[in-house]
Amino acid sequence: MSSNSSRRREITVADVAKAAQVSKAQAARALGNYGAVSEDVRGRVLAAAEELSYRPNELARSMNTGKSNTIGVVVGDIENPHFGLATRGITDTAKKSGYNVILINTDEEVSAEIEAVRVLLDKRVDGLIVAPASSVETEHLRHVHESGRPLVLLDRKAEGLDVETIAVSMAGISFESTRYLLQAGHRRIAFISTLKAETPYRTGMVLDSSQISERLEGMQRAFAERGLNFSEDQVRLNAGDADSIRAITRGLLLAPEPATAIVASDGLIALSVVEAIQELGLSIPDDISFLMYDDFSWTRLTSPPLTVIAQPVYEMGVAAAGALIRQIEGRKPAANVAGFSASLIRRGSVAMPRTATV
Amino acid sequence: MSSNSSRRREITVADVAKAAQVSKAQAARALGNYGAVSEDVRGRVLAAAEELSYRPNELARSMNTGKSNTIGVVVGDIENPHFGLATRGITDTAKKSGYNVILINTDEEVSAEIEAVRVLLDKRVDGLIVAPASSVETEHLRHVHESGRPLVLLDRKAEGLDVETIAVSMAGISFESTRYLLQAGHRRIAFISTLKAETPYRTGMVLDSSQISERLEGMQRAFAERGLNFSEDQVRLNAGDADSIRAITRGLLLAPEPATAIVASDGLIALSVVEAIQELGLSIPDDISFLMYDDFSWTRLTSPPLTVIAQPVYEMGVAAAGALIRQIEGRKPAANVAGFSASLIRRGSVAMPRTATV
DNA sequence: GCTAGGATTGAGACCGGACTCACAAGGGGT
DNA sequence: ACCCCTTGTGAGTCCGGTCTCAATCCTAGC
Repeated sequence: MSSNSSRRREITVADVAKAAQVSKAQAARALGNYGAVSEDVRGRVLAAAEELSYRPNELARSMNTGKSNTIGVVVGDIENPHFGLATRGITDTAKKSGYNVILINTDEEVSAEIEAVRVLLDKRVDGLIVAPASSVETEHLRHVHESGRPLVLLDRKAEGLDVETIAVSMAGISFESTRYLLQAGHRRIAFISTLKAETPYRTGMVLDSSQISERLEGMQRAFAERGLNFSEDQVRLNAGDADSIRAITRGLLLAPEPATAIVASDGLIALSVVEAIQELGLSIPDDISFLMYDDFSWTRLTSPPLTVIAQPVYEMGVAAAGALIRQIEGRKPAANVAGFSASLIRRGSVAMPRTATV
Repeated sequence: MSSNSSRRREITVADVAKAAQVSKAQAARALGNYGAVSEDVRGRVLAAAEELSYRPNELARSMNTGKSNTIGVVVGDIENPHFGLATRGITDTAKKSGYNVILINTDEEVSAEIEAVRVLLDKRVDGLIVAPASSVETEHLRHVHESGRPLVLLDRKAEGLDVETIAVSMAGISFESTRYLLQAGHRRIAFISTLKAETPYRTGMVLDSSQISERLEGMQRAFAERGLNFSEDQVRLNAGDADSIRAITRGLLLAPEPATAIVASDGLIALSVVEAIQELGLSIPDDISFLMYDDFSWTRLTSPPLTVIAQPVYEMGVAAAGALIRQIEGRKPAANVAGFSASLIRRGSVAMPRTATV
């Protein structure tokens, strides 16, 4: 019977209509479940559809409903567990509301991000979630927003862009954790980030990432609170790949006045930093204290377990998708999203420096 | 000038044509870069398009070219770094050839997988990459294949389905690593897997995952080689979440005759197993030897670093996408894909058991 | 028995591009 | 000067659905 299904041209409403001996319009109504259709016709159409194993062409449907039930997600790197987890939160939420997700990686390149946004817009996604590679170059995002396409930012703010943004406010937690390190007696506290920059860090420098700016601001505030000088040369940017991170770590630890504590800006950096420390034969926390952003499971397995700044990454993904879908469906922007906050989880990787000056 | 762009209805070729004072057909030719168009017309059209900031509607384009330049990827869980990395390989490769990726998570549920495949087919993706939740329930995959849509399987084979499959052959490496454990003197070697099963494992049982079947087969072969009995009760399935993994681990180690070595079937399991071992106050490898599948960076950071079975996950993602795109574009199926193979990386987590019987 | 009004139904427009076809204009060959 | 062929161009169809609109049924109300 149904052996001659598939193969070559796909089955369309017209085929089903013919088989059920009704007009295309009626078949479409029965299949699409709209308009008025008699029981008799509905039955014949559905039977014919079943028999021919008809499947609607979502492309065609999207085309004249103007809805694709697809959202675009643009992140820096899914390989990074931070984004992996956030993406999971997004896809879970999207699926619940009947949306699919097109995922694009940018490798934190603004040019790739611009291209990604363009492609997604061309595909007529219903909305976009973007973790902006830059908080400064945001023309393309402004363009999306102004064109009326729903847009939600994740993780980082975009300068002067009035767009719903799901991110942890970093200044506070950075202040708190720096204060914690200072209290333990640390003075040379290094901060390592992937952020690309042409020149070494200097206070007041405009950074591409609102996250990093806030973190550094928090650190500076903590130093200031104690009347201490924050040394800019302990801030190391451009920690792009494992090799450069290793080099940076070695530089920090083999200097005449070595850092006594290192703060890793994300899980990928942390991995390489800890590895480099081990290679140097140094011990955490006896020789060097260590603190990192993001609480991944493996941080509990090292000896000692690592002190981390935990962010509700999954929940943020959920919130981002929720906010976006709300915008898409034109509902009001959720009463109170109650900003997300990070927390310092003290495990064993921070101790007093050898040359304590408490 | 261009202030009245966007807002409401999108700009179409017709609009551009009108602005450039040419026919829709000519405008389409100029924009689509096909057919014959005079320099004069081309210039006017492109200028008008620029002015109106025209963007083609990919949906419409896909509709009558029959190509969406999109591939569907169906995996068990992106949050699992194994899939995260594979996905990265897929998206990187897809992007290079101009394809986008729609990602769907199944949580290893066959029903979700069936639904995912249906949705992607409805969206008329150009091809599918699926990491099948089950090697047995594969009707939906057979259906995809028979309908002529390009399909590539990742990680796991599908029983009796003649579809290009990118996976590591597990029997060999499992045999090798089990032999390694046996040589070290282990006899009670536990194997923990996420795989769902109604009943406890028994030899010969039909398993849902070709990967796990092969691994167990390899283990049994190694035991047989020495004339030893492989005890089925050391195989623990249903290690779905952290709690059950912890329970399983405790059960294994607190038994009257505790396991002397544990093999974790993936990185997520490994995390919880190691944690449970630490909780019990036991030490690796003095009290219990440990071996795991997948070589993640963090496995080098524990003390001791963990012995792992490394799989070229990223490369497999690249290969899967490459194979799929080759199929889509109707080129021949790549000379020799030379099966991928895993390798045992001996670090420090395997030692002789306390009660060595070498 | 006749008719108003809601339920059904079919024809065809439309979404936004790609592409076919018929035709006009310009150039080269002889 | 005439014919053939190569561009260049516009009208219109098609892809596979959704949706409008007018025509046709059917049945209750009088």
